[in-house]
Amino acid sequence: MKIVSWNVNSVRARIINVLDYIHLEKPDVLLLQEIKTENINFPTDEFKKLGYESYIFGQKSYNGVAFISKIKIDNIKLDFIKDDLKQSRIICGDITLNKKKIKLINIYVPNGNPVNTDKYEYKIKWLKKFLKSIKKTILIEKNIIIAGDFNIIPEEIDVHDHEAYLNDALFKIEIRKIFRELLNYGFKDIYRLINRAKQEYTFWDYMAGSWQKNYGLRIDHFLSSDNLLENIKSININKKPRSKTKPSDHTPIEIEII
DNA sequence: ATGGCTGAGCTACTCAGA
Repeated sequence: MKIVSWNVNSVRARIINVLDYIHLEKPDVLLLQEIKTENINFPTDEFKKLGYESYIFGQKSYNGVAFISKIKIDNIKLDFIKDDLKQSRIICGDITLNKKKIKLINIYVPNGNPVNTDKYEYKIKWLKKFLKSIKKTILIEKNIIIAGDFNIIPEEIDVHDHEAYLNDALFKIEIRKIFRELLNYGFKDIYRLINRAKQEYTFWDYMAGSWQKNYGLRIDHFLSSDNLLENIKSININKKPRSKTKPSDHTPIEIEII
């Protein structure tokens, strides 16, 4: 089974690229972030035509997350944390694979820039609430996948110029510590587990030819709870959608799970 | 050192992204 996470930067502006991607890669479950639309305007019918059901947590203009899936997703939850700003940033649901229940947690973490503002404080608070809620969840759920746009660069290798990002909300020590704490609860960063020294990115800024120069960041992640690791067959950052016309600034990450 | 792109809402321009 193929599960994919993709920050599409507006599902409506990206609809052609997303449909093309689905035709080509045939994901079983697609986790979308930054859909930038209310539920009512989500292109549910276009995905339905391809055999996908939509599970949407949208809002007007900004943010928004969704699952589109060929298989049934049960127990959809939108209140994994109480968001201080009431932004739509987490959708959870359960899938079943070989009689095993797997909880999927699809997240879009606040960006947090500029630092020394309420935006950064919001990110910190948001992440601390998230960790608290994960800590509760692991007591009752064995198989958990957390995926999405974390807006966190885990290590120096995950950014083209790490010195330039030292005081950035994506790379500050305080933020990276929270990511490590999350891993310490019993999760692995699947990409880094499988690719120990590989330098690849999931995001390239639209500006200043970042894509052409490969000035990127690895900020989209798949975390697996430790006892699910034996089921993870592979992970791939698929750069093709980033090279198309009218691309998202993020590209999909794909896992194969058996 | 920033915001050179991009999108939403809207129709002139601001806000947000990373």
